[in-house]
Order: sequence, then C-alpha cells, then structure tokens
Amino acid sequence: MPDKKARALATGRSFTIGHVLSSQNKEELVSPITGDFIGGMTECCADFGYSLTLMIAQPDHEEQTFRKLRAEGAVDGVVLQLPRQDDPRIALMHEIGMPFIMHGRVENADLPYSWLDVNNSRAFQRATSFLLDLGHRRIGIINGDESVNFAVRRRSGYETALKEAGISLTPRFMSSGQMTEENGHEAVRNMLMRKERPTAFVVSSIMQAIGARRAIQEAGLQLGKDISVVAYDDDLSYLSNRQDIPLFTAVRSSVREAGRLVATMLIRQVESSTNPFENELLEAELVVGASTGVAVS
Amino acid sequence: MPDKKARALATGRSFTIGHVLSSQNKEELVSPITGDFIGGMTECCADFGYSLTLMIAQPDHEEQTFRKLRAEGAVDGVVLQLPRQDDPRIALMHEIGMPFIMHGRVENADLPYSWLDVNNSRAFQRATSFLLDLGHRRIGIINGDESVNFAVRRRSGYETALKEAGISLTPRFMSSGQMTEENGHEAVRNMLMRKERPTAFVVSSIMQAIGARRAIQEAGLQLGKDISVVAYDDDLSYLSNRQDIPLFTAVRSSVREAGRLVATMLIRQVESSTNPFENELLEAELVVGASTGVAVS
DNA sequence: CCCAAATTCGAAAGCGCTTTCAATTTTTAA
DNA sequence: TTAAAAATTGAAAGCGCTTTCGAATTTGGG
Repeated sequence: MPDKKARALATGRSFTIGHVLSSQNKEELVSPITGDFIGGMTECCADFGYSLTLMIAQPDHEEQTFRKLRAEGAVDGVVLQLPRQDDPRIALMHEIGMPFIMHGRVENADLPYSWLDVNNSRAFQRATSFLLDLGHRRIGIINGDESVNFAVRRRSGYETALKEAGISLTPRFMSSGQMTEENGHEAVRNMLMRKERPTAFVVSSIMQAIGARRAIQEAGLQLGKDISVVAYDDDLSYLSNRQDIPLFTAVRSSVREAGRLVATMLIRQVESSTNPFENELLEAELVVGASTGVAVS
Repeated sequence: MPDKKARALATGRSFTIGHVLSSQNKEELVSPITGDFIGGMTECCADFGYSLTLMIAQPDHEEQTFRKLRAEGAVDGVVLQLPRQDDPRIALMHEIGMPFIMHGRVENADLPYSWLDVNNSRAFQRATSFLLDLGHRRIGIINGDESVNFAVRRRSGYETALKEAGISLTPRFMSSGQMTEENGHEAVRNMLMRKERPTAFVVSSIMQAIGARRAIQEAGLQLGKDISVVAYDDDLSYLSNRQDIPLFTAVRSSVREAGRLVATMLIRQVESSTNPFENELLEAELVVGASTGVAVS
C-alpha cells in the first residue's frame, strides 16, 4: 500500500475532500441531519479512495479558515452547506481557486457554481396541496430557521399552494425556528391555543413533527384524525419513518443520499478540470402515512 | 502557510487523526450521539492544528481497512468507539502499531490501551437510586443495545441499585434496543400495558425518553406525576434538556466534551511517544427535572 | 588579542512517491 | 534482413517541506 503523504506530494493532490462545519450557531455543530449528510459523503469517499476531513470555522474567521485550507493544500475541494443570504463563500471559493460544491442554492449568485439541492419549494407546495385536497383550509407551517435558504424556499412553496387555492395567508399560522422537538411542540401548542386554529400543519422536520404530535396529544386531539401533519422527512436512519404505514405523512428525500451525490459530484469535478459546473435538483417523494386525514371541522 | 502534504512527507506525520465509523448496523452510520462526538473531536483538532478524517469500514473488511490506513500513513492515530465484547480492534492496533484511544472500555482486554469512558454503571446506579429514594419500587429499564459494552454497564448499575435496596429483578421490566424514539415508545407501552406495571423508568437516551413520554401520555398517565423517568442525557446540542427546569430528570455527561477530551488525549499520545497509555473515567451528573416525582401507587 | 566554544546561517540531503526522459528491447513494414 | 516505429524498462528529477551538516560568524575566556 503506497504512502499517501508521498503520493499526495508527488501528484499535488491530496485525495481528500473537506467539509467545513458552518457553525452559524456554535451550539449545533453537527445536527442529526448534518450527521447523516456526513455519513453519506464518507460512504462515497470510500468508494473513490478519497477521505473526508472535517474542519470547523470560527464564525468570524471563516474566510481565513478557507484561505488557510487552500494554502495548505490539504484538500482537493470542499463541500459547502446551508447557504445563507448573499453567501460570501461563493465569491471566496472563486477567488482562491478552490473547487467546491454547494448543498443547497444561494439566491442571487453572480458567479457560477455547482450545487445539489432538493426542490424545497416544490416539496412544500406538494405537502400543502395534499392537505388542501383533504379539505383543510387552515394550514399552519412549522418551518426551519428562515435565515437559511432552504427554509425560505419551503415557505414560498407553502404560500404558492395556498395562493393557488385562493386562501389568504395568516401570519399567526406561520412559525420558523430551530428544527427541534421542543420548537415543534412550542409552535404547534401556541397555534392550537387560539380558537381559530389550524386543522393541519406542514412541518420542516420529523423532529419538529414529533414535538407537534406531543402538542396535539396534550391538546386532547388526535393526530391524523382531528389534526393532520405532513412532515419533511430527511430519511434519517435513526429517526425512521419507514414503517409499513409511516407514522407521518411526509415529503421525503434522503439527506444521506444527498451526501453521497454531492461528494461524487465534487470528486468528479476535481478529477476532470473540464466541465466545471454541474447542478442537480432532487424531487422529494410524497409518502402517505398515518398523520393525515380528511378535514373534519 | 506551508504546504501540508510536503510537511507530512518530511516529518513522517500527517497531523491528522482518524475516526472509523464502526458500521455495526450499516443503517445507522452517524447517530446523533456520534454526530456530537465527531463535532467535539473536530473542535479539538482545530485547536491543535490537526484535522479529523472520517472513514468507513465495511463490517467484514474492518481489519483490512485499518491495515490499509496504517500502511498508507494517512493518519497519526485513530479514535475507536463503541467497544464490543472481546473487541478484536485492540489487538489489531497493537499489531500494526497504530496509536489509538477507545471511547468506552472493553471488558477483558489482554493488552493495555488508552480509553476514556463515562462511569455508566455508576450513572445508572445513581439514576435508579434516585427513583428508589422517591419511593419507587417497580422500576423499568429502557436500555440501549446490550451487545455494546456501555449498555451492559448501565444495566449492571441498575441491577446493583435494586439489589442494594433488596428488590429482586423483574425481567419483564427490562428492555434493550436501539436508542430511538420509537423503541422507547414501544418498550414503555408494552410495560405499561400490564397490570403490575412500573411506576418509574431509567432510560438510556433522551430520544428514548421522548418516546417514553409519548407512551405515558397515550396511557392517560402524567409524566412526573404518575410515572417518573430518569434519562441518560448525552447533552446533545440539538436535543437540549437544559431548560430552567429540565424536561427530564437525567444523568448527564456531554458526549461532545468526551469527543474533545478523547481527541486531546490521542494527540498528546501521538506527539509524545513516552507515557503511552492514559485513562479517564468521567462521572455523569444528576440533574433533577420535571419528569420525576414521589411514587404514588 | 587570540583561540576555543557557542551560535547563526545557508546549502544540501532526503522523505516516498509520480513523472519524465533516455536507453533498450521488441515489433512492424518495406 | 534492415530501418523505423512502438513498446518496455530503468534511472533520474522533482514535489515542498524538515532536518542535518558544515561553514561562517559571533561570543566568551584566558
């Protein structure tokens, strides 16, 4: 087995791709979703003889971290995640000549770049439409943090579906926050306390949906009967929603698979300097489970 | 910024530590707990100028993966996790001369090795004793997978506490399985269905505790009133149990902190070839939350 | 003030591969 | 059979650092 360090020096390539944990909120370094994403990338790297290295950037030293990464030549390319509004990383990667791929899209990027994303707006549009078809008219949204791009798109899909159905938006039916059980519980509880309450919810993660379920039970209501929930399901291996009849009706797209694909695209890009930019938009599939039913009230 | 590849070749050291995802169950590559653990290791690596690389071993090619890793010289040492019964990795690491540290302990290792572990038996003994002090006599255990060492120790702590209180073990009050919401729900539901049911539970993870809470609510019972729960809390950043009054009474030990410590110990071991083996046993702290109360029935 | 010791400095060797290039051998076509 | 082309082989150069080593310079003591 040849020495990797020597090979790397001789070829000028490290056979390593990097992932910088974007510690927007220092607290949540590796969310369960990021965890599965990393797992997928690792799987793919193994297949190609690459390795994955993880790094962390202090929120205020992000640029410096990337520059150093480039100068050290420790990685052949990086996978970026969770694009923010006017994300500065794209311009930076171009400037320092670092091959990269974005998991997610940024809104108005001046420069071209590779990305892989789920059609989040479409997913939430479908989820909302599904509830509309069941007769629901007051539909709440329990969204992720709307400073991150994917949540904005999910919101917009939700709004599109409502508008198409001729239903006006109700601000108090819309919530955004961390995708935790607690947040899901809080948000749904608040919305259920009012007299004019939603009969259904679209929810941004299974964790939040679990919290939603708790709030629904606490309100003395029955999930799938009195209140319907459609969740976005990242298909996490440890939070399975793949029972014969899934617990939650969901729009599902495996984030682990996304990790695999993203890594594949990056490695391909690194190995062939031609055809630099590649994009892929995944569609989430709708799976009907036990958490939805015809609107009653 | 000097080139890392060249430096690595010149010094013979890669300034990289590795972590091989032990895909015992291929499905759960990166559990939320592993995710936080990895986050902690990454933080520490950043502090020392190291990087962390993740790898994956096919269950039946584990040995080969490590040998290759060693021959390639891609890492200076590895962090091992989730020791199993008679774990073969310890002997293997010695044979190939790979510096390593184990997160957790193996039962009867012939060879010396470094490890960091939480005092799992003590933690569960305390959790159980706490419930006993509250007057509970029928205490169930919802444990993790008992083919992994830490779960065995937790069970033993639970048994010790009961024996000390002169209470005999009740097999139908003992359950073991994946640390998921679903498993926690199932296990507690089954135990609550019988007439002679537990009035309290010690539970191996917050996720399982969330499932337990659901089962308790479904049974028309009130958590912290009718049924008490003490959970093992890995202090995951995304599953916070750090409210003013924690949702769950818990024995808590941060797995992210464990990741930091483990990486520190490994780097220290790699840098100084003297003083090769180092051990550390962490104690979990008991935090009283809203999920426990005096036994009623 | 001179020589030995200590320190500084710069050049060269070497880490273990890949890659290039020249030399040799084999193959092909006339 | 011979010359040109193709394929094979082996040696050497080089990747960008660290480390070593010897020369040059500085320091200190007699």
